[in-house]
Amino acid sequence: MLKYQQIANKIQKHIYDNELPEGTKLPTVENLALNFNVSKSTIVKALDCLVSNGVVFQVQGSGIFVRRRNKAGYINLNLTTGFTTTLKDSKITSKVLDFKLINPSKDIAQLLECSTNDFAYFIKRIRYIDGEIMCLEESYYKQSIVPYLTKEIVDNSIFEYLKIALNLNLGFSDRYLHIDKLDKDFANILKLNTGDPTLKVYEHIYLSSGLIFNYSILTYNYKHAQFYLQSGSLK
Amino acid sequence: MLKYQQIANKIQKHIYDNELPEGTKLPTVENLALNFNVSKSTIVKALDCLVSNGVVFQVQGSGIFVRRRNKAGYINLNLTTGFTTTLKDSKITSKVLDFKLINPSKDIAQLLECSTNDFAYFIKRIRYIDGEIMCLEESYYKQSIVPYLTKEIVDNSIFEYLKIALNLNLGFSDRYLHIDKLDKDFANILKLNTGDPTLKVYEHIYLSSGLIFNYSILTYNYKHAQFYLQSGSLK
DNA sequence: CAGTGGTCTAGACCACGTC
DNA sequence: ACGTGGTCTAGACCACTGT
Repeated sequence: MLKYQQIANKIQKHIYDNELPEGTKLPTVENLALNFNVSKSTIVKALDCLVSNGVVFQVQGSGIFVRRRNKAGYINLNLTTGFTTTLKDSKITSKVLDFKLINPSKDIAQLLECSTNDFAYFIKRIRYIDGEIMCLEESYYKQSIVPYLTKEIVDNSIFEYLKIALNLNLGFSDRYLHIDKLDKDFANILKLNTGDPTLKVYEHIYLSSGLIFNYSILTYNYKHAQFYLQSGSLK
Repeated sequence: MLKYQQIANKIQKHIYDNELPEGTKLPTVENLALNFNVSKSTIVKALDCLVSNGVVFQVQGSGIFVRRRNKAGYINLNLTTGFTTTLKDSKITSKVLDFKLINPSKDIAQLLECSTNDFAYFIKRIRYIDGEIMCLEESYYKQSIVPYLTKEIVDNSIFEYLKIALNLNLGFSDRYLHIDKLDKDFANILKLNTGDPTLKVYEHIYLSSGLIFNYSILTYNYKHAQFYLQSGSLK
């Protein structure tokens, strides 16, 4: 693994393992560079990761400080990681409702930037957070990129499978959020009432090569889905 | 202004002014460094900004490419700017409903990390997007940080005022999102019906020094508020 | 004025893609 | 094999904080 990622992980682990409170001052950049035996720039890059992940904040001329820890039970909407370890306070599980290989509809084909003659895996599953219904996920994977997929792979981590078995890396994502009322079918699945509020997230996920490989529609249960969103450096 | 910010702005302006389509290849890092007459590292930093703003994506060994432009009318939930110019496709206006200096309630005092004997400005206003009701904003500003505030300053940009008049810089933010049903009072203000869906955003904004200075509750009109969220480098 | 974070440079070397 | 983006270094200098 890269040096700056290793260092970012170690610093984060140190903060969380020791439960350092908000505002705790960390060693100076210079000292971190000495401690980890790397150049100043490598420390700066590691800290950039931690800043954009909301773990610390930096004050020029003053120091590096621990930022507030987020409330447990909230879903992180920031996906801009830059380093691997993400502590999970909540357990996510899922139940597959449908799994098939299809020809995409005209709309889906356009979103997946392919033809209606191409194939795509369609997966519909309920996702649970700490045992409670979090959302319904309807997901399309382009078969030209993910040639072989099973219910079992879906049940574990699709993204791990991509990385390890297919040697493909995630790149970036676009997400669109709408607030809406649930119709009867969705309400039934989420065990809510028709007309109840929901958040719909339309998610486009791209490989690091820039090719889109997944389009998903997430319909959240408003009683069990709450979110947080952090930003570093607003400038 | 900093070199890397200037360069990021110029590249972004070039892309948007010329309406370069998705996938357009930009010059290599080496050539950009030659063109702008700066070192490679400065270009890399400028590109980091553009990547985290969703303007371009980079493919190792291949090149730098323009990313899809976002749908107009959507509200950007990414606040992780890093550079100044943000093109606005939509016009935001507002109407102040209430403006006063108060002693914060126990809850608000705790959120603002101050005492109930301290003072805070309370501002309640409707925000419009392209003339339509976007949300109700209820905002608290700590007087110890913002000693003097008027309706006029609020009507323009509070953040510009902070920066120019008070020489204070924004630092970072925490936001919590809940989906909920509107109660009667909020429904009236937003010209919706009781029980209609809404997104509530609880926003904590900090100065670059790490002090909190603002807490806001945003109640969105589901008919006129849609959002997007981009991420660069998922890794 | 000392301490500390932020910017910028020039250059070496590595990792991935393309041909 | 070559082109291109990514990492890492050592060091100079700048900008802000706090004493």
